[in-house]
Amino acid sequence: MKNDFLQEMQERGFLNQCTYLDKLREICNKKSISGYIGFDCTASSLHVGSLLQIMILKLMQKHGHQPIILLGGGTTLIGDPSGKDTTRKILEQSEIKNNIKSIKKVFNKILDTSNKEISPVFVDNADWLTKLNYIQFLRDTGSHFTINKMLTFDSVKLRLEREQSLSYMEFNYMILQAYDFYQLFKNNNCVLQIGGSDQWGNIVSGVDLIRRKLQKEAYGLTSPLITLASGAKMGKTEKGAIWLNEDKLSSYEYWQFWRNTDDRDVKRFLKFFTEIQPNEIDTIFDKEKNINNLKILLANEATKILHGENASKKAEFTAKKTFEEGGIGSDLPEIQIKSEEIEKGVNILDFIANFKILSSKSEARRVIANKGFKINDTIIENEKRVLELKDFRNKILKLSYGKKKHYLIKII
RNA sequence: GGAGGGGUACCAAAGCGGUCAAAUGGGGCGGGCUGUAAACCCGUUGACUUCGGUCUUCGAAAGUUCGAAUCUUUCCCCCUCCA
Repeated sequence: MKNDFLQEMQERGFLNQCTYLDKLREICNKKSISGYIGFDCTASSLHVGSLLQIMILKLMQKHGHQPIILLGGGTTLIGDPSGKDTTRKILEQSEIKNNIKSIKKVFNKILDTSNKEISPVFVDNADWLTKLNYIQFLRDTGSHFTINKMLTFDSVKLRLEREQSLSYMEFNYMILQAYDFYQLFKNNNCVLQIGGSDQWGNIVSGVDLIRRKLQKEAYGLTSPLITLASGAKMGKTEKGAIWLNEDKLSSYEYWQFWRNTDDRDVKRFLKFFTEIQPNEIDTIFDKEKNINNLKILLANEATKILHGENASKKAEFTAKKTFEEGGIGSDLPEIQIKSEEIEKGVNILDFIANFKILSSKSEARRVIANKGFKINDTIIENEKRVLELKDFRNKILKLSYGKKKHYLIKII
């Protein structure tokens, strides 16, 4: 039963552009296909900016297709100029290797790994790209590309128009990505490449290359670039990206991210980032008039997909305790401190800086002056405030920074 | 290779010998309002401080000067035009 994968793509708003949509639909409905998405390995974790792509892979599985995850160990050595104003920093090979290892974890959490037919396949393009022979490659592959055409791609055009330099190295990126697709088509029988809308040019180049070299048809598809209602790009609030790896962002904080979604984004995000059926989402929207309940639903469902049902429940419970009852939830970030320390008396500025709640004492001073810190819901008026034993109840103290960030300070 | 323009804090952009830790805008952060939303309003936005100050920052290095983001020299990088 290969029910309509592309149909649901469309209903969820995942579909931006597609080559030969009808033909692809026909194939998808006839048999199980393999499709790939490439991910960049510049950091040790992906962030929510990549989540939409992962959800697409998950959707493929739902409809019986097999996702291939290309971790761009090779292309990360070069750096994709698409959507970038400036050349990004170039990483060392060892660093990239570590990143790949770390990033993989998230896919194994989100995607279905139990069913052999559709369980995700990981590939690393360093395996073939780093072995290429330059002259051979120019003859076999480079000859299929014209500079004339390459100059018309947005990734290149924009850089040139903005008078920002584009190195020859980066200029080659699209050729390498096209070559990746060709490799996967040939060796993994992968007929589809998916990517963000900024990848369109690179994807089409791959489709072209496959046609030229093999006289076979491959397909490309892009998802829309998600911008928030506020106009910002998804995935990075200025202070810290929303990481998917739990060691970089706890499940509770992840839940909070979704809970704080802009009203105007809630419906789209339910379709993007939860597994609730699209028509059901419409129904829920008609019924539930309290937008905050919908945000909770979004947070629960999204957190469940990444961190599991338990983590999601725990986060919801903590949020309820903390925000609705003004109490303390167990899932709040916890900071442990020795009782000897407290007996000596710990200056609040030192504490804030030492435990990295803020990056410097000056900043802590400023926030305290602006009434931004509270101990057990009482504003800290003086920066000379000292943490003492009597501040703790049952060895626990609640330190609040702003209205939303709360920490449990625990005596051990 | 030749001629010209430029590199300032998270970003954009002023400053062009002292009054400059550096105008202004955006962004960030905190507060108020509210719904853990948006909009709006207020404050804040290098570090350390015994709150008197002290230290480090305007591409890099060296120099002139009582004193430099501002002047000089060398170097690095970017852009435009010409070849």
